[in-house]
Amino acid sequence: MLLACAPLAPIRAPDGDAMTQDVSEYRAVREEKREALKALGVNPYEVRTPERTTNAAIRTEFETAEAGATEENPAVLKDCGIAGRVLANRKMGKKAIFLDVYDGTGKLQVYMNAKGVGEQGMAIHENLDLGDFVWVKGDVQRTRTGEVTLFASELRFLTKALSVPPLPREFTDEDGNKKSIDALTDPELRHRKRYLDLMVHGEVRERFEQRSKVITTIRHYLEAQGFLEVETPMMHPVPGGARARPFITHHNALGMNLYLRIAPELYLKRLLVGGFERVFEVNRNFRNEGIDQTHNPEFTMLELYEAYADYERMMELTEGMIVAAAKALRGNDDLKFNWLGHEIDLTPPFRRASYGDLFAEHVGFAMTDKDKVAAEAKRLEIDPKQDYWNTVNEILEEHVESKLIQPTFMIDYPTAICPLTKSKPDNPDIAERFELFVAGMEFGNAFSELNEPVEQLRRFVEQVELGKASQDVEAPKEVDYDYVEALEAGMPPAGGLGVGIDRLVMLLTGTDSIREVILFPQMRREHLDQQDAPVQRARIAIDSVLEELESPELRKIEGFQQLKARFEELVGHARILLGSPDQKAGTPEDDKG
RNA sequence: GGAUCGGUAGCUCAAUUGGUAGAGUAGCGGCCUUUUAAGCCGUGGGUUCUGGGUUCGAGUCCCAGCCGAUCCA
Repeated sequence: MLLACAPLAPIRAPDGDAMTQDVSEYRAVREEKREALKALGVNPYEVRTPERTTNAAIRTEFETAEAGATEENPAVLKDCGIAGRVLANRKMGKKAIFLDVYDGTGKLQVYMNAKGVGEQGMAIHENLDLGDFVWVKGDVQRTRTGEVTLFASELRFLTKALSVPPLPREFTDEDGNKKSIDALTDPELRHRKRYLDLMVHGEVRERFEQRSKVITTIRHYLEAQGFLEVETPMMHPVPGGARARPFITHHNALGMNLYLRIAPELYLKRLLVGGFERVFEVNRNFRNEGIDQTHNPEFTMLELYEAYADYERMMELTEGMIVAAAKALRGNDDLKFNWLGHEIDLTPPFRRASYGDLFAEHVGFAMTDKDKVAAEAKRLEIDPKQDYWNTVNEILEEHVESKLIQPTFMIDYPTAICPLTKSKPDNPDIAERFELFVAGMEFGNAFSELNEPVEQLRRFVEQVELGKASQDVEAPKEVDYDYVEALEAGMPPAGGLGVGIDRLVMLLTGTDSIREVILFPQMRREHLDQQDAPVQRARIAIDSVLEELESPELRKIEGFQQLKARFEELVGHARILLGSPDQKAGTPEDDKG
């Protein structure tokens, strides 16, 4: 169960029936203050903010003014206006008040007394809580204790916060030591209520600023080389370009299922056919897989394609981009990063080692040794229906990937597991593909792109057949004929590259969980009625199947009407068992406006 | 998917073999005219994640469920 971090009652659903809890004392106090502000003629949710300067600008300007100041004539900045969130409120006696006001650029202390802000200002302060937003005007000087401070001549209220910000608490332990306790440590709360996490943890804000910097740097790096940024569909009629389970959705007007993309690859390559020679896209892919420290169902991927290039060029580009991002983030040329207990050295060139050599080195026999591969497959309980090269690949994933700590390009894959890759000119069994591994994790994937339509079609069909035989859930179910048709129009020789941005940000920021570099990582929804959760899930499952039955494609299948009738009968029974024979399945949460 | 750990006041955490649920901090009230954790006095605050069970008695033990965290395949 999720405990409300901020001390307010759960937000009431519009229909209001689900929640019966009392509004907490904390919230009630703040609501009273909100009403008191209105009585003073103050709008607790002001529309306009008067003219303001950022706290950082004030600090810089003041320090400049100080450079020319003397003891007799100390520096003063006249009539500065600032706006921000109040995160500290120290009352010294009845009349002297210190506020810490934070804006996006940091903190500025404000000193306030009745002489400065008048009775109205003091009355506003009476109704001020931590977390509220204010606008303050006054002269900036240093206090006796040396802190740059705005001495308020006017206080205006901007926004009331009804919940308490989870600020760190200070206390003194038994030994008299002063300690600070972080009031927001629970990862679940930090991720679900990221706004609070950002509000009170400067280092979290900084990490997401760094993430933005990494992406911006890569974008500029590619643009400088003539790459064009494009956007291709996120909803695909046929999922392709990677080996993964897709999310399925349904388009009502088209009457067809669509798949959230697992990779943009096949669309980006259509652009090469169209004549763009260097394209890239940085955006989300969706894969219907488990969630753990390095996997989120939606993740950000950079994919780029360059005409007349090959995988050698892709390796250089990969190194160049990663180094550029690292330097931009660090602000210097130090390319050593501590991550997951390893010291990673990003100095190029990265190691290049062939798939076959790495297999032999770490597994202990050649990947072509069929007897030993079979024995190892049996030991690892790999699906015996899996074909030979997929089996080899599973063995490699088991033994090799985790050993590749320093950046390593694993190159020259068996052609059989690379349906989109061109073979080496002198060896049809080896494909010009590489994957980049760092700290045992896949960071990138690239090839010399296959552009022969007939061969592409043959491999697509083969993949679908192999998938059917092994019942591999990740195998493609359908051939993308539209893509093959695009290749028939002629695609120039090209190199293509994909880089996982989330993991790159993890490496560069020294973060050990992907959830810490994604603002809103995917989490299980909270259930209002825990006991009812399995029933709710069953209802949702039933409804989603019923919706699929409405698909016109299904209706064309012979015998479908009988199947549907039988299913609806079963649904009727199920609904009675679930205790909701008439109403449409759904959860209380679904009823929110 | 499996294993382990966790969920107690707004927050961070205690609570002996099963025996009146506490502390700090935050909140509220009072005193104090330049602080850097301000200080002092007083005071309210609990469905111990949920539902069952065992027991004279359950935060604690048992069963089931919910939500996480970590590790493993």
